[in-house]
Amino acid sequence: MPSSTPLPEPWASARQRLRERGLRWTPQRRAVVEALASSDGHVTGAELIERCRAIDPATIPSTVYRTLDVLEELGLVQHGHGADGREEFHVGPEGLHGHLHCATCGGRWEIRAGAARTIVEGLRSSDGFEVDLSHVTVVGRCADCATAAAVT
Amino acid sequence: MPSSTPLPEPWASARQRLRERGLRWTPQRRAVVEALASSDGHVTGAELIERCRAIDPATIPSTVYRTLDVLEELGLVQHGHGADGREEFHVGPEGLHGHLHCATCGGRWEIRAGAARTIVEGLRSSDGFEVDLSHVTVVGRCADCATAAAVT
DNA sequence: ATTAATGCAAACGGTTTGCACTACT
DNA sequence: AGTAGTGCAAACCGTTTGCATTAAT
Repeated sequence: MPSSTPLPEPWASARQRLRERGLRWTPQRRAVVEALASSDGHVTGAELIERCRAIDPATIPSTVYRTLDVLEELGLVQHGHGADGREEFHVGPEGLHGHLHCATCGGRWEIRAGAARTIVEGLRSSDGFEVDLSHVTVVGRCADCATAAAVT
Repeated sequence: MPSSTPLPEPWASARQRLRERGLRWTPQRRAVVEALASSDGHVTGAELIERCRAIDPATIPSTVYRTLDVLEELGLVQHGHGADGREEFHVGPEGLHGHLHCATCGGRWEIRAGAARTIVEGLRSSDGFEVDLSHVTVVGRCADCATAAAVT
């Protein structure tokens, strides 16, 4: 049963990348990779465990975390921290982005390229600080919630 | 023994502010307030417990956290989350600032008003997002570490 | 046959909670 | 006296670790 839905890059090559390093391709790792592939750009560790359990109810947390470590070494994910303080994994090459987190509705969005550039360049020029975008989470109120609050 | 070192505002009025709300001034709360007063603008919960223990070795964590909750209600501190995901408390009126965190040397700085304004206004105009500065922690490399890395 | 990876269970660190007791007012 | 606050201990949650066992190569 060679994959019902072929995974998009970079996940399709995950197996190969692991093998090249003498690492192994296991059903558990496949589950993690599938779960990551179906995520929209960021997941917390706990969320990912959930998703893996949907694929294989017997999923063990430590296996997931260990797999994430490996995938991070391969550059397939990068970890950071969300507004609530939990570990958060950013996926894929486009995973290099910050997040907006609405404290009111809990919604989350990626910081768009334009705004991201403003932040990066602003801090570079004012402090010489080189921002690591994947670790940026900005908390506040989204447009909808801000408007709603203003009306109140 | 009326205070060897009178606390600076807003801490000096903490006792009074508590009383106005029918809350009580206890030795434990005094310790927390003293510890906060001697901090430079931000501390994690765990750090604060440490500092309180320096004042009173018998300090209990839950008391510290409960006191922080109360102080937050009074507006004397606000909590957020640092780069490592731990709770972080920002103190005082000028506590309303974001942080820069250097992943290489571990150094931490406040985001200066100018850069802060850039971030706030950038996200407001691009997404209508109202940033809560006290929750912003930007991770990356400070000027020194960035230069050192470039030389390498 | 090797040895990477898993499952399990226990530990961890920071934070939170329930409850009887203490002490501020 | 009345009730806010404390101390303690146990629980919590996400994450990490040690170790014997399993399974990919």
